[in-house]
Amino acid sequence: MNQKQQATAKARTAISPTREENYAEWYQQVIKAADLAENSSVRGCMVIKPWGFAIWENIQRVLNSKFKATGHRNAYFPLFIPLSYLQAEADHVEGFAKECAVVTHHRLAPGPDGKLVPTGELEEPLIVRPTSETIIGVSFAKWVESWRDLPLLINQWANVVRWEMRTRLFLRTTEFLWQEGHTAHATADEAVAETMTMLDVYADFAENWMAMPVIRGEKTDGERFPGAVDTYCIEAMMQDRKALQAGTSHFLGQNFAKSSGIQFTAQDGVLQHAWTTSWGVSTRLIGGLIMTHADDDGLVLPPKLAPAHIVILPILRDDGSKDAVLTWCRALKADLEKHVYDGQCVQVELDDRDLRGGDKTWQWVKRGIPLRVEVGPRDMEAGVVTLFRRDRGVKDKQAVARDEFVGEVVALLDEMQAGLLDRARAFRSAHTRVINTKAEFESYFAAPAVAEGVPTPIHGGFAWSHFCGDPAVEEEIKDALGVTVRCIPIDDADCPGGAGGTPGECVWTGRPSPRRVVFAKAY
RNA sequence: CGGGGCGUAGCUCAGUUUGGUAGAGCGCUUGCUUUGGGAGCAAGAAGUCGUCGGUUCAAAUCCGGCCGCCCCGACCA
Repeated sequence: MNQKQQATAKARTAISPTREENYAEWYQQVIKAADLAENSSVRGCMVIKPWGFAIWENIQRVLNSKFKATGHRNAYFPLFIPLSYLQAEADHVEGFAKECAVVTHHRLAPGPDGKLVPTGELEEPLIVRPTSETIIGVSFAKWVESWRDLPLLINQWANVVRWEMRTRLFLRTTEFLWQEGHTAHATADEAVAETMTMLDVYADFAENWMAMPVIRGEKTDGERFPGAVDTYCIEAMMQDRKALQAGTSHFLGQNFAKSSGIQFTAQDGVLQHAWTTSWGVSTRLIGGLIMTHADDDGLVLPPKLAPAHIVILPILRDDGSKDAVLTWCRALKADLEKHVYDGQCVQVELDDRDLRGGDKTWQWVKRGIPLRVEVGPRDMEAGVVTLFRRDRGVKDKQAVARDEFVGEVVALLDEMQAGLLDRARAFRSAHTRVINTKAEFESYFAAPAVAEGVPTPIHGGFAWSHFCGDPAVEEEIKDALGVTVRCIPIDDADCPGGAGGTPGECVWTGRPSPRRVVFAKAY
């Protein structure tokens, strides 16, 4: 390899284009290279491939245990919702009517040209659930009679369909997987407390499992869930500095209880409506995971959610050492798997496929596995493994004594997990600003001018600014800059200087504002 | 639903203007060489050119209908 080739090789990234060159395309390429998912032949719907689905299974496993630990139980409700159910809650209809898949027939029959055509029209159309408040409400109405039946704490893991105009793998697909919690309570206070508890569960999960720092906050009137009294959310910053709503928790007041007839007799004998909540996260989290940690060489997985923590890559040569190396690697795998990490055995892949070493290495790099260890005859003789960490350079290796590696593997995974969160936090603070003037606000968010066809460079970030709360003003800002209020933060620890909670003047209108909110461009 | 574009091998695309019997690169299979690393050489498999119809001796190419997808806008976990 001559010098020129070396220079090229050094500059080469596994993912092309890079984040800097074209962020949106980079995102697609990471998913492809990591073998997470692909577009299906069905418009807007994705196929989640085994590596991607294994991440989802880990998300499910952790969240499910958190839901159980907070007193919730799983149940399952129908995919189809009679049209009249959706209609019961006025705001809810308005919010979802435009994106519903509707089932109008229940049979197929050959048409005049031999092609199958729908027949057997339904008396009442069914919609494919875009969310299940209404259908679950009907069950809740039957289940709840007395104050003794409350609180009713239910979660469902399901798929839902929202007929979106434009879709992107994981971030917005027509069909997606999620969990939706639905609870009913005797008092407003209790329902509000539930709403906040689950918001905290999400925030804890995002930060301590996904290593994705989030801002907990309340949505403005304009961004509230259709039918909710208050919508709370967690908002994360992606590497293009845009915000991703990663989870929501809604206090629904008595709106759905009234439309579904969820009533109970209180201790004082008075019949009243229950107070309900709903909360959910979806496969969108995987999009967030990608855009928080992945780099120009592909996916980077936080160890706690990685389908496998370590891959062992045996260096198999035709000099008679092959069997000995494989045996040594199998023993190493077995010893590593004796350790427990985050409540599970350490997950180890031994990749003995008959592939070129470089191919294998790069496949695992792109898939984001936290640790790679190479074991060749020389390592084996010296009793070491050659260790590579995904949070460091691809070529950045160190020789570690085998037993030392086995003994410290859990600590190493913990260190990487913590390191990813720190890195993401540092990124977010580097692109977060307190902004007090309209001029600065505009220049912060203005997209740099570029030639036609060239992707807009990464710009902007999070702005902590005062806002008067007028939905018309929020709309005006959105039209002018493509920026929205991501949330009204609950705590101000993440506000530069910490002074988010003091009153001031709206950055756009100068009108009085009770506190700062977080503005950003959003997914 | 408005405005643009595209359907040719598993993938990315050339070929269409000027009809003449199907191409490239990557990937895949096999062999040899190489290899503590996404290598080289050689051979091979693989496409009724989206679909239906028309014009023609002859259609991927020209004409018409239909279907599907992508991009830009409004909508969005």
